[in-house]
Amino acid sequence: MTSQRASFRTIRDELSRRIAERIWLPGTLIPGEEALAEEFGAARATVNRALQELARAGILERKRRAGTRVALHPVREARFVIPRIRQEIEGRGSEYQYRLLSAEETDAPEVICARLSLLSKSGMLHVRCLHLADRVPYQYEDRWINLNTVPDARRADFKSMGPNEWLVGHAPFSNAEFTFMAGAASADEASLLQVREGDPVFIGERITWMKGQPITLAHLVHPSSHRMVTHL
Amino acid sequence: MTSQRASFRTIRDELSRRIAERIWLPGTLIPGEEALAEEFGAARATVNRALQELARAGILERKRRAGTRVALHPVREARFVIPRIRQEIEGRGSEYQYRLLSAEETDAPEVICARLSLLSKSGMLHVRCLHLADRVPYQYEDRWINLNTVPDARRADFKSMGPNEWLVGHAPFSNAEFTFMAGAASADEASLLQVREGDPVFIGERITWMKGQPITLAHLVHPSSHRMVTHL
DNA sequence: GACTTAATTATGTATATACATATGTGAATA
DNA sequence: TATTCACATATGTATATACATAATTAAGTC
Repeated sequence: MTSQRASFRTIRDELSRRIAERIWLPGTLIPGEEALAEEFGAARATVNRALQELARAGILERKRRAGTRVALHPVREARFVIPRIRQEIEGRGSEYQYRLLSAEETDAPEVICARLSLLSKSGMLHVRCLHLADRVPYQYEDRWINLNTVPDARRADFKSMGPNEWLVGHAPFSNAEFTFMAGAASADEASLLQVREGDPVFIGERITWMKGQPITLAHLVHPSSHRMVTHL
Repeated sequence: MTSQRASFRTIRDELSRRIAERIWLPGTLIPGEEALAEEFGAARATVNRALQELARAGILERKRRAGTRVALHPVREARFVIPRIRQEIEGRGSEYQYRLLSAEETDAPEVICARLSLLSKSGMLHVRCLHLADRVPYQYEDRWINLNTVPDARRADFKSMGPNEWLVGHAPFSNAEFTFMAGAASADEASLLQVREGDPVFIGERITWMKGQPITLAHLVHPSSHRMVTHL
């Protein structure tokens, strides 16, 4: 009998503890909301909130009429912040520099169209640029922007501001896909990132949509010293 | 005046729409809970729930007395499922195979101790194994397990079951750190993963703790064809 | 027995109300 | 002017109550 003062936090943490310490094993049907409410001396709504949070975190599974049980295969998931390059670099205490390499309206190659499920290959803006931390190459960005969705990008000035920074302010997205992989530096990438051709690089690829319409595809290449870290 | 039936979902989605469509620009102070409650014909508690969800998603910032405003720098974050190798491979429709390479109780090298903030280098179990998808090498795992925290691991049989699978069932963790990076395959890794030495590899590193006590450090190496994908 | 229907039950959501808490604002004070 | 303090106010949380909804169980029907 816990005689804590009622709070969805204390309840959540206590239940969480019972699961972590295997007092309630995976698969166990735990007491109903009413029962827990009585145990903790709280209202059912308060217990409900605690349980919903744990369910959302994936450590409980709830079903009407069937009750709440400890997740058998806790689909643990971790979060990572979607990096915005300037903040990422400045957050590490480095000075951020930016260099535009090229920006031209041109037809997109087949691969890019396929990746974005585009029917027409025209009306695409191809931007290449380099992001540096304390004057050292940090990320090479190769980006395609769909001018049919974001026509304003034609008039954007990418000389002083990176395309991501511009897009954040002008074209919000509703959906995104992130891919991370390892690759070997091409000759171009190698010279820009000051590594040797064939050296391993860390690649992030990002596609964003607004209501089903593809906005942009970004190919982001880091030297292999780069680390993506996240906590749970 | 929206004449929807009250529901925290409809309210949440409508507010979300107003922000996505830039009716409320970043930084805008949006109406208070009372006002929104009246607009939607709902109770304040219902509006509160909608607002809290949006705040949690990072698109609103709320402060007592100061009100709620559209986040200026929406700290968007994406989630990725913490992969469990067997499920990951079987989920792709491939057959999973497992091969234990070595398992021995030995002193941990300096690097490992430092990474885990360990004072004593003794009482560590070093396990090396290979995970395959359809008989093709998929991931090489090099893991250190802290026997001081998980003494049962001494009696675990890693011949038929991977250490991660065993740990999931025997040693829950409260905290974890994930690192992703690119690297070049060492001679060992290359021969095990059937790539050439120096070829790029995708590396995941995972450290887990239970209440501050380090449990395990896993070094997970994939051939460069590997992709880590996540959606938002 | 197979199928349909109704009752039961645990969770899901909405609401009014009350009080807690953080934090701007402005008044009172030094 | 600067500092302190009390007050106002928007959000945060808890509660009782009511009803909705999904899913299981039991009862009824052919």
